[in-house]
Amino acid sequence: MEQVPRQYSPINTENKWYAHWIEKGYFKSVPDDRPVYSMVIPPPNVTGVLHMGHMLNNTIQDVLVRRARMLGFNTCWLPGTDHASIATEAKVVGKLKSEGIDKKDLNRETFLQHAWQWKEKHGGIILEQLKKLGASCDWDRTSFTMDKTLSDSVIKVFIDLYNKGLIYRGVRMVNWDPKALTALSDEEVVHKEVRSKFYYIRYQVEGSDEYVTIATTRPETILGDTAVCIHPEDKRYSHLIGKKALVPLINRPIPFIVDEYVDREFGTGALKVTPAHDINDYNLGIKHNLPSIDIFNPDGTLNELAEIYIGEDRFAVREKISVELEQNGHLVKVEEITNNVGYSERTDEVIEPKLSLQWFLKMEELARPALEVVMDNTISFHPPKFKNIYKHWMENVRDWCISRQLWWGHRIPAYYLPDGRFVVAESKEKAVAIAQETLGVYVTIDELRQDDDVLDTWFSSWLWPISVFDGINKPDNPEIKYYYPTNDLVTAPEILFFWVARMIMAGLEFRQEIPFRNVYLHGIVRDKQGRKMSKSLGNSPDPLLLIEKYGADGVRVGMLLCSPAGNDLLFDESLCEQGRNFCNKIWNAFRLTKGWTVDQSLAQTDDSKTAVQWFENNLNKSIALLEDHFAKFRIADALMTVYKLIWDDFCSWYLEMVKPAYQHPIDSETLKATIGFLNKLLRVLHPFMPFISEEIFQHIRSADDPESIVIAPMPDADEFDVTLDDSFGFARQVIMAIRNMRQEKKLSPKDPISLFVKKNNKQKPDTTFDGLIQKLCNIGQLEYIDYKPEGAVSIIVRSTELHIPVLDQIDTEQEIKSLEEELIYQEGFLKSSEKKLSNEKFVHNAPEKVVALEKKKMDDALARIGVIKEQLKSLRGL
RNA sequence: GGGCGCUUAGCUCAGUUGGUUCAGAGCACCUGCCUUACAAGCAGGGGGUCACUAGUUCGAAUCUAGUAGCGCCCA
Repeated sequence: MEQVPRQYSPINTENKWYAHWIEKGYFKSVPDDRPVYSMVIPPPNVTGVLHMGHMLNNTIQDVLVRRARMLGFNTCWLPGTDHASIATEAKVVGKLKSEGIDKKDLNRETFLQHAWQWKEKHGGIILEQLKKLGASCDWDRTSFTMDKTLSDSVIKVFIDLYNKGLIYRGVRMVNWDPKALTALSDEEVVHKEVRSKFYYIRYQVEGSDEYVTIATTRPETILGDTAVCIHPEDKRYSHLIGKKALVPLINRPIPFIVDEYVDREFGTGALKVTPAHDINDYNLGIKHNLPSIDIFNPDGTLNELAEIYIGEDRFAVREKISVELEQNGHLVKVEEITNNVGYSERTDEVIEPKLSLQWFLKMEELARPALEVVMDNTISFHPPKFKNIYKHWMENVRDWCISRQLWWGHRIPAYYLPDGRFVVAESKEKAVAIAQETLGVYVTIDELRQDDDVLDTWFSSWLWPISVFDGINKPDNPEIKYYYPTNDLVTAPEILFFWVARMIMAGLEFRQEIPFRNVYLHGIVRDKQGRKMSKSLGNSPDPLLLIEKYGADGVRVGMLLCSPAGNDLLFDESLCEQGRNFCNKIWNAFRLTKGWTVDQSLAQTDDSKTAVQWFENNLNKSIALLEDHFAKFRIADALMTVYKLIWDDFCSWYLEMVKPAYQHPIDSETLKATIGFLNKLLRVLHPFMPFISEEIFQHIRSADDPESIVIAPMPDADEFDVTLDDSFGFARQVIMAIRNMRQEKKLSPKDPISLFVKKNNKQKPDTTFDGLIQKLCNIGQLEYIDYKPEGAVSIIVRSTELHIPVLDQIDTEQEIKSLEEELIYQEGFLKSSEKKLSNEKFVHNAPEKVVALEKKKMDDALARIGVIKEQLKSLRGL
């Protein structure tokens, strides 16, 4: 006993068992005859380090995977990272800068060498961190989106879609990130509400002294104006039709155009039109055949077309131009307004809408079937409320801008001929051949120039569930056939469109099959005050420090306890503390059983036998409940079921029932049953708390058990006896009532008491738990009687009277008062019950079962009222 | 501006097809206990007009409509 410490210490245990599991290869999967359970990790950014969101995401996955493994599935949880074009390139550029190297001075090849070096050195730290959490991934399958097979898949898919006519190149208004110097997809733009200034600027009407005032939040863009637009029915401006306005400062004449697009109420009702720098203006420009004047360089500074402020940053120009406009009498006024501004998801730079030549993927055809499989529940979303959001997006989907002006990533396999035309091919060699075949042009390899851009990272992640099993390059290989479609996907709703929707499209397009059957969407981890955890706020705990402090098991419990599906979770470190305390509780239950000595000659008492039967029964009930929770992806509820099963049912009730008196031995039968229960409990616990369950399992496992709990079968739910359960339910009420009475009467638990039980309503005593009631309440004498004893405290449980003789004066007044209160409640209850039953409509319309129950409720109430009245009578008669 | 969702105990949340004594759980709180497994613990206890209003129904936390507040997605 001395060897087992009073407190569980996770640190050594966790490293020891993780190493053991890896050594034994328990997480490895190879296709075989068993049913399969597969899942792919949402690949974290290769530059990333573990944050609380990953902790939650991977804990949930690990729970599902470990459970599936114990249920006998051939389980494959495939880990990996994605190459994160923008983020990684930014990191590498930053690193080079600190070494005095400018990216501009490097060629593509040299830069990529640096990038790969960086990736080898710093990439994938996060995967190592996941091991601390206990993640049971098949590490031999670790994938990276720029691995050879995955890269080949991306290129192959690009060519395929191009040949199907789904990929095209075109000039469009795109979201330009002037910091990362690349286009972004619509999904990568975050709209934020900000306080802005609304500048009222007057333009002179050409050839007159008249002025027209427009309003804008972006005065610098007037330099790119090519029209002023007014509403056709706006009488204030109708005389201007056919005239021109002069752009202030540069005096460029621009026409007045007329369009119903203008909101007469907003601003001044006259709208400046800058087709190169606003999506709505762009559309107006096309409609009215306006020229586009792009006044910005890619980095957000002004170019020669702006005529003034050339080379200066857009925000600096905004300040300066407002001053200059004022000096020249063009600035009428400035108002404060709140408007929405787009920011780059990655760099947080203000997005510049910009016309540019980019590659696009047509989405309409891909989206239709991908919407269908979700709406008809071929793929289930948990919770289902996300179906609506998904539907809305899919029905309004726009073409996907897939090119990025970066080097780190999959380079677009388009090759330009000297004449400007291009062909799409896997390699330059093939491109030469295709150029000859399809265009009839003879070019040499050296004359071809490959497109400089790379593909959006999501253009590789959307293939992830397929490409990791090499299902694009080798569509019939045994791995893809065995593991695809995967079972469950666990991710955050934030990337429902970025990733989940596109994986569904890719799965249907390239394998004619969904990529997964269930999508479990968990919330965002926030701090206690509901703020998103972020580095800048400094409100995110370091997950590895948390693990050090509370143990991986404790942190896992902490995460899961606050994670009902779909809700954001307000993380509080005290939840990890609760997890750690739970570990300690289990540990001490184990210590207790380990400390028992066996007396082989000792026969099992009837009480112990009852306790064993009851717990067995209760265990079956809980396992069934657990299965139900898992079937509905209610992981937090599942954990709570196990928590209560162990803490309340096993520790507080069962162990107290069978516990021998201090330094007394236990009989072998009861010990065997108890260890058997502990064994089963550890198994149901294992998916949630892998480390402590393994540690204790190793101490108690028998010769028939597997070598590790990781591969031990999950216990099944056996038959459940409702009568026994109900019988305990009554005993439990009795026990709690007596304990309550003891506390109220300030009776020490050490002093034995007597209990006289009077059954009423012609009920027969159920003595199943009597011995245990005596044990748990320290009752010397228990007797059934049919009279009301003198000098006893009385308690009513259901319609049974419990009388306990006490030495103290009984406070008659107090007794009467509480009985009267109880009587009022019961009579009120009876009244409502009677009312229901006398209502013919109720009796006719309600199901028989409900009516019968109501009848029983009424009878019970009547019985109780009778008992209470009897007691009151005798108390008052004293 | 368009769409979706939420509001239940001090906090975080369950509550299935309207029907058990249905108003629940965990934490927090209060009271008493260092009772030889565990004070990271044990035993007991209090606490809610189910946001509001109206309706449907024999019956509403649950269904319908409106109101207020909050959140998310999209533009």
